[in-house]
Amino acid sequence: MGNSDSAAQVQSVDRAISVLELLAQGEAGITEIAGELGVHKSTVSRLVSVLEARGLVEQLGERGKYAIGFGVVRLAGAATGRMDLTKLGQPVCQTLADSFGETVNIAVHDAGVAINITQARGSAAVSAVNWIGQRTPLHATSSGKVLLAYLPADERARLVSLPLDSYTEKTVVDGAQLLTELDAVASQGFAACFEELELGLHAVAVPVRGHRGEVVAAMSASGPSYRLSRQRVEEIVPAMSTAAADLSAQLGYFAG
Amino acid sequence: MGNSDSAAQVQSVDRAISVLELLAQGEAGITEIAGELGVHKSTVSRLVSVLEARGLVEQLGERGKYAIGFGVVRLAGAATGRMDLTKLGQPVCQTLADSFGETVNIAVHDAGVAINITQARGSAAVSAVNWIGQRTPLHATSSGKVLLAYLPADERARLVSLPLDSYTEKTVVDGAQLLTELDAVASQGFAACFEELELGLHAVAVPVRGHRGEVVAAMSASGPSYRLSRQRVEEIVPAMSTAAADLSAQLGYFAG
DNA sequence: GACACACGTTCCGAATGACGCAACACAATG
DNA sequence: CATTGTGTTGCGTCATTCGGAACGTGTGTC
Repeated sequence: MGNSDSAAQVQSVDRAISVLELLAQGEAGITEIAGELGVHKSTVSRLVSVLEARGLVEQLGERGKYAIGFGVVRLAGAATGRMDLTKLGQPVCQTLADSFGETVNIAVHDAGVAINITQARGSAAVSAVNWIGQRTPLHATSSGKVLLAYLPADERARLVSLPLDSYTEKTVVDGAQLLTELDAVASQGFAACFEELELGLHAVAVPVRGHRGEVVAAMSASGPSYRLSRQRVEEIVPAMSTAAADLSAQLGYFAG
Repeated sequence: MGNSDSAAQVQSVDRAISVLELLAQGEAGITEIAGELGVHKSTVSRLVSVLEARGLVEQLGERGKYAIGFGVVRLAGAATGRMDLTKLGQPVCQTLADSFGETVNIAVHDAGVAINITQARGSAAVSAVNWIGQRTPLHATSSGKVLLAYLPADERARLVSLPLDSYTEKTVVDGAQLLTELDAVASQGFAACFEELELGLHAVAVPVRGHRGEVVAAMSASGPSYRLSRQRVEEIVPAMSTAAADLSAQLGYFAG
């Protein structure tokens, strides 16, 4: 889908987008837009009316001159936020993956699950699974625990009070126990996960902060239990915390 | 227009915008969007198809999951570019206007004319005219001359070669004479205009630079000839140049 | 393997929503 | 005042959009 050169499937939406693109090049009036697009000015008037009602188009000082509105900037925030994190995070993850030999991911919180948005594989990675875009349970992954730990208390309590699925016999599904663990995560600055999601899988994660200091993502390293032992986890945490702090700084976070 | 609570004038466009707003909160699949909007999934599929074909929506790693695309960021650039200059420039203009007692504007170049995007009035301002959004001729205004002076030579020559309108008997309409004056503007760093647009109106402008050092706007002070004499113009240029340099720095320009 | 389920895509006919036309309202100019 | 230019609104028509259903694909279970 999205590869069609043929007529747009919804012509009026296609036209509205053409209006936006025209206005992105500079403000214009209804008659001018109509001339550029080759449609009637009453059609343009209606299209612009909807776009303006929803904030995607606005009039500047001169009446009858329309320009791109702030509503577009708000929509764009979703893409730029993702791009910054993905684009800046990828080399950081790769450096760590090359250093540890394990897989390093960045995950964000969305609607009660963790979503992996970046992945870098180390040379020793035995798993071919691509985690990008995959949703994983917050309570049973190291990334998820980091994301949970730094949520506002009421939101955290709400998510933890939902029924928690068990993936292995080591999965923590007791809410009170999990909350206690999350308090420890918040104070020690990392979360570890030993075979809670999958037998033989160990992982550790640290927080990544946005420019306002809020935790926007978790960066995790994962590998098989025989390689990523509990002791090794403790050993790699400082390097991960440093890398995450670097990434946070790149995202605009100044701890000073 | 744009104040209607009633049914949207173009329902399909309104629906497409609702899709974008939903995706701005986080990625989603077709069935999920359909459920949220209360429309059939084939309708959503078609809307998303158009949005994707035009780059406003894209699929991340997981097939069937849609998110806001980079095309929205491109559209937003038109609004953010305008906002930075306007938002940061407004207090700078107001400070100058309070200091001089005259009206201070910022204008940008668009399609052969100067457009005022910011205005601050001083206490002595006698004119109630709101210049925001107004288009003024490049060759007959101080702002316009600054904008012309710093254009690439071929673009400047092209604009100057067009027929130049005369607004008063002092308006310079001879291309060669204007080019000579523009060379002087570029070397002295400001442009003055004495009754070329309107009898009794004097103005002086200085350049504002964007982060790459290019001149992106002109900041001007204007007032009646009896108050803004030629001598006073020379006196206020240093303060204006300093303020414009401040604004340029805020826009990311480092002269070093 | 078969089957069930879930998802996104595509075809189809019905109808309604979007279209262009024309009139209207408003502003600017001479 | 008349003229010109712009954006808005009402109207009838029909082309576009809609929802239903079938289809293709992927996943999970037995």
